[in-house]
Amino acid sequence: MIITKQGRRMFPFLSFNINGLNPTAHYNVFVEVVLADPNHWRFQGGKWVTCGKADNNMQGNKMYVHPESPNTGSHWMRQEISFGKLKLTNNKGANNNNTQMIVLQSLHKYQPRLHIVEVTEDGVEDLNEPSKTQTFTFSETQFIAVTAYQNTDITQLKIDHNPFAKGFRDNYDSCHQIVPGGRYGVQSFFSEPFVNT
Amino acid sequence: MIITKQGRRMFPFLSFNINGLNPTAHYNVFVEVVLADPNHWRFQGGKWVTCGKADNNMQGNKMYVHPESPNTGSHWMRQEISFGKLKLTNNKGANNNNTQMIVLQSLHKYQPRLHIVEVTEDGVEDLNEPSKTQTFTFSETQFIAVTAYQNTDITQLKIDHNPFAKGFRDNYDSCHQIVPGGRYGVQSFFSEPFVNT
DNA sequence: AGATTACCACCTAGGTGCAAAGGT
DNA sequence: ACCTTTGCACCTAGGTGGTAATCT
Repeated sequence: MIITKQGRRMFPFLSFNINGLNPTAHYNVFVEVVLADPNHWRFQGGKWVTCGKADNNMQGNKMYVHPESPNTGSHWMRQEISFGKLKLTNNKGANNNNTQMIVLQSLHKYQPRLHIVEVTEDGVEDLNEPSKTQTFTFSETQFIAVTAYQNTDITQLKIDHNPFAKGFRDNYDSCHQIVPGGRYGVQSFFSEPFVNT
Repeated sequence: MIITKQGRRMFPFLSFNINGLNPTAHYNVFVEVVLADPNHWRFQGGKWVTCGKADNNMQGNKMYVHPESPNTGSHWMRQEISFGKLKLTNNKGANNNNTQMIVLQSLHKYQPRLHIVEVTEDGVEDLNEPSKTQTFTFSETQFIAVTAYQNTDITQLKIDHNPFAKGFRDNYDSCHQIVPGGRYGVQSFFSEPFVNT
């Protein structure tokens, strides 16, 4: 995924189907992005190879709360939950301007995680009930953050499927696929086909 | 103001400065649009004249809750509260599609009102405390709803100040003014100069 | 006849990858 | 050398009033 100073949307974006919640209970739903491994990566000879250790003490926001939070279980289960406006940045000074962006470091591999937290009716987490938090991880959504594309296959994937990149297409192929996964009553989708990194 | 089937934004849009709230209490802030008088209006001989009685039993949503609701007093007082995305429609069947539009009837005169309702922490109104609702009315924000412009002065005002109508301008004049009013610690603004109807 | 609708050219607003320029 | 930033042409998405067709 591309990261920029001003923030860049993830594409394909994360999308989830949720069920098994209490329809009348309230939940916050958010995505967190954590380091997927302890390595620094580089693209060499047409492949991603590890290259030293990751900077693990990077500071910066790693959470993106779904804009419909807080909401009822019924709401979250009604239809697929998409994170199409989630933005990634390498600007540690971001998030001063009210916009909630996830701060990452280039050439590191990341793992998005979905968190579903039951909250009280006022949208506040009950700290006495840690069991009310559920976290879901789908390894097929891992990616390496970059400031410029390295792997031309990834570039072509974006051009082929991101509507905002239509200007770079040779032949437009309207085929859409989804990459399903899931357990615990949650299904994960990328909005478009995606091969990690 | 123009009303359409799909919904049309108000322009100039309503904007308010609020103070005197409890910074830590929670409030819903919303605009309601009510009939300003009991008349049906028509534009004749370059002037608006009354023409029969208003349809007072019109059904349809008249509320637009500010998208940042519910929120704290501190939040509402921090900066001007704008209703730039509020949409007006004549389609009674609207609001089935999740979008919250205000349903009006053409050739009737309307009065927007600002409501500030203190709510419990979970965003629910306390029905045992009716005194926790405050309503503010500013007569300078009255307007007549139309499906096509009648008064060319109004048309020119929109063209001159609405950025989306720039294509119809002869000379662009970047002058901006505000129409202040207010009492009870609330100030009302139109985003642009505006003369009723 | 007068009011409403549908369609249009023309804008604002902002999301793309690219290529050149700038950093380290 | 390699990574990052900037400016750009090209898109999507959607808000304007004008105009002609349509409705009542």
